[in-house]
Amino acid sequence: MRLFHARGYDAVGVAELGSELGIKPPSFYAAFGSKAGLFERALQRYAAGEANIFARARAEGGGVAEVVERTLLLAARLYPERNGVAGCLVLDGARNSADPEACALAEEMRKAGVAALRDFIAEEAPERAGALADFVTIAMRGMSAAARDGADEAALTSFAQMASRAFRRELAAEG
Amino acid sequence: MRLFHARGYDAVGVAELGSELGIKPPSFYAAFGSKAGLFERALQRYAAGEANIFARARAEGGGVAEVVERTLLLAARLYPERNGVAGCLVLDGARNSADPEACALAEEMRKAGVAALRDFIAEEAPERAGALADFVTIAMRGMSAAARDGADEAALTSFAQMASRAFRRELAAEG
DNA sequence: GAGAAAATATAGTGGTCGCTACAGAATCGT
DNA sequence: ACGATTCTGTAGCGACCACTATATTTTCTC
Repeated sequence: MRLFHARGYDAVGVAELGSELGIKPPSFYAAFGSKAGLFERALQRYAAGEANIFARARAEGGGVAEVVERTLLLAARLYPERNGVAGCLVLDGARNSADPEACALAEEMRKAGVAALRDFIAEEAPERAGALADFVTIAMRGMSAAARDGADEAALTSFAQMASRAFRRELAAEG
Repeated sequence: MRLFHARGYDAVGVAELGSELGIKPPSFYAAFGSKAGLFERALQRYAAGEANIFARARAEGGGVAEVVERTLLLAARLYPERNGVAGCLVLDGARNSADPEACALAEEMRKAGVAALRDFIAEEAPERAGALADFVTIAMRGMSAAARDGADEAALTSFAQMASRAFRRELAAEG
């Protein structure tokens, strides 16, 4: 998971994954079936843990504006490079990958994430939930990409604050 | 350039580039020196043409808010997938690439872009030019990534409008 | 038209990719 | 303790990678 997150799906080989896990190729394929199989497990583990920013922000309660603000600020804290890992595995782990299976796995997870966000926003703004959820997810993609390009926490937090204010205003405005 | 843009630096091979250009490997290396050499030329051609959104938006005149709004809206029009090509070559062409030379070339070009934007914004808001330029470039990264994930022009335009409004408000607000 | 020079294609360099056949070692049931 | 079964390590599969040495063709010069 760490290797996929740090360098992207295509750039890390099965041999390296095996040596990281302390196993050799045959055991690797017995355990995961394929490289994409391990990637799927890594994605699931990632989404089930502390990297599921939206779930964490939502758990603290509050209205849509508060949860979205916490989500963006949490991303700003979590995305900057740490130990060679930056950004979001789901958003950028399979970007530019030549493997359609890996791309499909990541896309499926992105779709699930934006759907959950949209449903949550729809509780307060059913008409514009789609556009507002898109706003947040596109902003997150920008933060993930910027973090992978070397942006630090200060820059991402500044962006997250502006985006939060924007979201709050768009939510308050009548469609 | 089209191939790099469509699939990313690593996912396209020299043989394919050669057959696209109608030349064989030796001629390819005689002309460009290396795969990264062609990538550099592609980046330059890309930035010199209609893809340099900021230059186009700036050419039409107006204040900082107007130019930024035009930049974002232009990105929303240009980024959605067309003939297999989506997003921005500079922002995403070398993402997750294992080749440090390609990454360095793209990063250099990104830095030049954000510097130009920052200097332009500084004409009206010298104090906050850095943060405001970061806001725009992170938003652009989000739009490019979203386009590569399949977002259509309507979704990107909606985002661009919200981001433009946000930028206008942040610019008007006193730091 | 003959000879030199440039540009081309053929073929192949070592290396890595995801993945697997096979053999030896460890484990288990009895 | 022994035979069967599961597992793991070694080695290698074909395919592709960026890249290049050699040979051939083409293009000039005269």
